[in-house]
Formats: sequence, structure tokens, C-alpha cells
Amino acid sequence: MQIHSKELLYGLSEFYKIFGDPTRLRILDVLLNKPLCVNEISDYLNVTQSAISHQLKNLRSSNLVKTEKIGQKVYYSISDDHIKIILKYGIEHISEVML
Amino acid sequence: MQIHSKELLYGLSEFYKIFGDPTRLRILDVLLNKPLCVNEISDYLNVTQSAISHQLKNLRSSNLVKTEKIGQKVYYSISDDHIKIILKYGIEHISEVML
DNA sequence: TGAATATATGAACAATTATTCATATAAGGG
DNA sequence: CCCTTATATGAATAATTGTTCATATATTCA
Repeated sequence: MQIHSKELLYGLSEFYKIFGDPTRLRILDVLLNKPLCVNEISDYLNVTQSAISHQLKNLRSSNLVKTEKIGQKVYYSISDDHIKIILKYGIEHISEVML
Repeated sequence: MQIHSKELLYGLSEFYKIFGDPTRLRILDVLLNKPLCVNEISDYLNVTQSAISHQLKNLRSSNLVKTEKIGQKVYYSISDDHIKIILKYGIEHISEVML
């Protein structure tokens, strides 16, 4: 398991960067429970619809979340288990460090 | 497994941010093989000693790497398995996305 | 002690980025 | 068809960050 190409290196870097923002982490956190549409996320987190939408775009273009359109609503959810595992171990790591 | 406090949220955010830079990822990558001192890393990666030292400081203050001083050299290594797992799944995720 | 080696640090600059505000697009319901 | 709801987007601003350059600190050895 090694970073063997420039493409992988820059892809990885962009990928992890997406986890490095509190608003995006909060979005991922609420999506761990169940898929939600933009307005629901905005309401839950008390962050403007625009800010959420901008961040969802980032999350989506790095494949951390995926979408499903139902009627006029767009439901967002965590795209796969890699994301959940990375969150899990990050939380574990920080929880230990914080002790 | 949930982000239950502000402290955890900001800690996590800072933590993941550290993975989000190509130079730091390259450092972590070479440290996956074996502990190295600053100059060795600088030589392997062909990056100035100053840049490496600055980045090692970031890696260290977020507990991604730990140090051991031997003589006048300071050996850096990956601090624990959480870091390795997060790298592993990140690489897997990106490798899949890149196909 | 003095020179050489190893590492850290501080200031400065360029580049990136998160949010806000205003507005655009798009789809349903009446 | 209009009106409402849901979402996306673009520009602008403020804040953060990575590297460079110069220099400081610390340790070993002759």
C-alpha cells in the first residue's frame, strides 16, 4: 500500500482536504444516520442553504457523498464504506489524543 | 460513532487537514517503510530541509508522527495504526475512483 | 573551544478556500 | 401558466496556509 503515482498523490490530497473542514464534517456526521436533502441539512446544522450547497458540491466532486433525486428534492448520502471507516478511525484517534 | 462535541469536531478537522497536502502525504508515505531523520526525508523527497521541518512540525503537533532523538538526529515515524488505516482506505478509495 | 552537522523557527509572500449575498435554474402543485 | 419550493451558482471578501529565505539553536567531534 504505497502512493505510487502523482495522480494518486494529488487525488489523495484533494480527498483528505475535504474532511478538513468543520462544516463538511458536520454534514458527513448527520448523513451517517440517514440520507437527507439540502434543506434538511441546512436546518439541522443551522447553516445557510447556500453554504451547505457549496459544501455539498465539494463533497460530491470528491466522491464522499452521492445523490439521488426524488421529486424536486435531492437526497445526499455517504458514498461508501471507505468514508465511514476513515471517519471512524479519525474519531477514534482524536478521542484518544484528547484524553 | 458520532461527532458529539465541538472539541472533537475541531480536533478532527485539524487532524484531517494534515492529510490534505501532497508534501505531508509524501512524508507519511516514506515513513510507512521505516523511521527516518529529517535530512533523509529531505533527500528522498527532494524538498528543502526547511520545508520538511515545517511540515514535520505540523504532522507532529497533530500526532500523525512521533519522534525519537538518537544522537544529534531526530527520527520520525508514523505514530499509530489509525494513521496507517486512514491512509490505506484513502488510497483504496481514490484508486477505485480513478479507474 | 571551534567547526561541522542536524534541526527548528520567524517573517513574508502567493495561493487557496469558506462564507455571504444576490440571483439563477428547475420542478411541482393549484 | 403562475407561484412556491428546492437547489445551484458566481463574485467578492476575509482568513488560512505552504514555501522560501535567512537565521537560530543544539549536539558531536577534532
